[in-house]
Amino acid sequence: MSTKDIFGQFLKPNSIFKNRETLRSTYMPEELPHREKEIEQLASVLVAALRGETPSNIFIYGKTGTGKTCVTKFVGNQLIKTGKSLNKPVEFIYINCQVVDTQYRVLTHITNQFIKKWDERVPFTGWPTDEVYSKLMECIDRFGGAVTIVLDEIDKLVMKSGDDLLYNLSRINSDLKVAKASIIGISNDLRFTELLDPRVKSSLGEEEMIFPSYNADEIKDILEKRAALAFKEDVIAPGVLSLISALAAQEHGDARRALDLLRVAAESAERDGGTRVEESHVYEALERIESDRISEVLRTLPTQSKLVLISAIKGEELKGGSLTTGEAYEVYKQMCNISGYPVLTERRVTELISELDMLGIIEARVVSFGKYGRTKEIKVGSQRGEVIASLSREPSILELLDMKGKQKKLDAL
DNA sequence: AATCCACAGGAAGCCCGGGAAC
DNA sequence: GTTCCCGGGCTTCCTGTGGATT
Repeated sequence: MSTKDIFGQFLKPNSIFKNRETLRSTYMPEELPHREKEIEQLASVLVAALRGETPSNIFIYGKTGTGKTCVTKFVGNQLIKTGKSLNKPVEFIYINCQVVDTQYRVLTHITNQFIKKWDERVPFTGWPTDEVYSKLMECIDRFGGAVTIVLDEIDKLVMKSGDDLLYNLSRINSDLKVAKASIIGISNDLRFTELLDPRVKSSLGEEEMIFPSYNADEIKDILEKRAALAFKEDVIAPGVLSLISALAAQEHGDARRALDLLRVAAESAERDGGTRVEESHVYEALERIESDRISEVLRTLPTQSKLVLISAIKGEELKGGSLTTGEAYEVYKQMCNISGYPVLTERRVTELISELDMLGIIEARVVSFGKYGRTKEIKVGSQRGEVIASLSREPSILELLDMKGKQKKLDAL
C-alpha cells in the first residue's frame, strides 16, 4: 500500500452518526420515556434516605430490556445529586451479581467502595467471610449516612450460592449503630423468591415493583428520541424504526435489543458507504448480532466445553438427528481419547451440556422415553453453521471436527 | 397400578491455586 | 514457614422421576 491515508478514508466520509454513544446500553439519557411512574415510585421509597430514615427494601422484577437497571441507576444518580446539594450523606452502590457472583465477592466489593476513601482495601481472597462482614459494618457506620445497595441480576447469585448473602444483608440494619442501609434486588425471574428463606423473602420484599414490557409503540417512541440524538437529519429511512420496534416487541419488548439493532444496522449502513439506514440493514444487523454473540461466547469457552460441543455436532452428524446425553457422552469419550484430553465424568459433562444450553449454543431439553428412560435431547440449534464456522478458526479444533479417518471408532456406536 | 429405564441434578467433599495472618 | 481462608473445577454418591411397557 502506498502512502494513502488509511484511517482518513474511514474518518472522513459521510458519517451518519451525530453521537454514536447515545445508542449504547451504557448511555444514560436525560429522560426515560414510559417509565415516569416507576421512577416516581422508586424515588418515593428512596427519599427516606434524604430524611435520615431507613428506606424500605425493594424487589424489582421485569424482563430484560424493560428498563429496570436504567431506572434504578437513574434514580440513584438523582439521589446522590440531591444528597450533595442538601449536604446529606447518602451512598448508592450498584452491583451486577452476574459479574460479582459470590457472597464473599459482593461483600468485599461493597466494603471496598467505602474503604477506598481511606486508602485501604479488602483482598479479593484470604479473609474469612464474617470478617469482611464486620469490616463492612464498621465502614458503613464510619460513613454514617444512608446506604442503598443495588443487587442486579440477584437471581443469578441466589441460584449459584444460595441466600446466605441476602440473609446477612437483611439483618444489616440491626448490626449498624448509626448508619442506615437498604437493599434493592433486581431480577428478571419472578419465581426466584421461591428459593429464598421466608424470613429473607419478607424482609427484602417490603416493596415490590414490576416493570411491564414495552409495547411496539413505546419502543418506537424510545427509538425516535434516541435516534434524534444519535443521527444526523434524515438518515433513517421511513419504516426502519417501525420494523425494529416490531421485531423487538416480538421478543417481549426488549428496548436494549431494539437499540442494539438500530446501532448495528446504522454501522453496517455506514460501512456500505451509504447515507441512509434502510430496512435491509436491519435484517443484516439481526444476523450480525447473533453471530457476534456466538463467536464471542465460543472464544471464551473452556476447552472441555468445546470438546462437549464438538461431540454434540459430530454426534448429530453421525446419527443424523438429535442425541441423548448418553450418546453425546460416548462420542465425547472417543473425542478425548483421540485428542489426548482427559475424560471427565458423565455427571460433569451433563453439567457442561446444561451450560451450553443456557448460553444458547445448543438446545437441550429433558425428554422421557417412558420405559426407555429419561434423558436430554440435545440439538445444535439453528446456529449450527455459525457455531462450526466460529470453531473452525482454531486449528486444533478444526482437526477434531475433521476427525481424520477416525469415524471408524465412532461408527461402532 | 406397578415397574423400570436412563438419565437429571442435588449434596458433599477433594484438590488446587490464590491469598492473609501469625 | 505453617495454618487459616475462598473459589473453581471436578468426582463420588446419591435420590428423584415421566411415562411406555408390563
